[in-house]
Amino acid sequence: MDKQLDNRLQTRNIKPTAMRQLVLQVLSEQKTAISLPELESKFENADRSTLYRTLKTFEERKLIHSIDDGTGALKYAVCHEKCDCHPEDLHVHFYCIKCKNTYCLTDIPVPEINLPVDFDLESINIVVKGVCANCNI
Amino acid sequence: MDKQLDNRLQTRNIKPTAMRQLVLQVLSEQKTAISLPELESKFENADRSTLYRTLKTFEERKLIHSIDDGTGALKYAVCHEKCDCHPEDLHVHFYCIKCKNTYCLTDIPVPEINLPVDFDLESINIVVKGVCANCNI
DNA sequence: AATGTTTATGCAACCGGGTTGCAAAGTTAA
DNA sequence: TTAACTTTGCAACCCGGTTGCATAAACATT
Repeated sequence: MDKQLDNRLQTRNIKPTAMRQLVLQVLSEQKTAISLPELESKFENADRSTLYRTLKTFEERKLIHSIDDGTGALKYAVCHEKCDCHPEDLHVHFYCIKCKNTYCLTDIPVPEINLPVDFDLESINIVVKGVCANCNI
Repeated sequence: MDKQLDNRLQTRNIKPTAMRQLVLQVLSEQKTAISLPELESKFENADRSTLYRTLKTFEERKLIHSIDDGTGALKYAVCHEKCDCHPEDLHVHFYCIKCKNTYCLTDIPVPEINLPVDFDLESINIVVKGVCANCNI
């Protein structure tokens, strides 16, 4: 039981059940964002709806964020510690058409976008598609 | 049979069948992007797979482009006349969480994004979520 | 016009991600 | 210990997307 991960659950007001600890652990180990079906396959016998609800809870409490990379399955990745998922907190995502991985480009904040008058901004989803450095040999 | 729409099919090398003319007509009438299920409901008795394949063909030939706005259903909108769907041609999209419409903000080009070294860019999907001017009374 | 070839359409069936209702198990508070 | 609430597991479902296959339509060639 990783004390640090447990803390992250606590500070986000999520009761640290065994299941949730495991899920957070798996999520933390990923270098790229992961989908519900992928998460499912990391466990021998975990129930899909439980994992589903766990992800939803995590997302609601802003422990993780979701990325719609256009593959048909939502991807999830852990937020940075102080993230509130406000526009200033958001970053660009990159989907590699070769290895099919979705990266959080945490160093690249979403650019400012000037909406037409009377349009209110709430969030921005940016997915850049192309070939990642690993596949670009 | 609108001569202009017919021309747009021709110049994109799409044989102007009755079905395709109708679909293009409907698409052209929309002020916001439309999904396959929505398109389906605009016809009394059209086959889903035919509409599906029509959209695919249109998209392939760059007569229309698709937007993944995160609602679970791809949305489609007609491209501007000279569009090649290259990054320079792309614009920002806006999804209104109130009226659930997806707008093409054709006046707002996608901003330039500096990827990490060795990352190759192919396309960019930007969806801004918020409240649109119509809903913002 | 008759033939063969290609293309488009319609139908049915399927797939996969997401989602929900409900009952059982577990946790917490009184 | 009991009652109230939360989490989990199971089953079932929904819906958008997709495909195989047979028919129909369009096109080209003789």
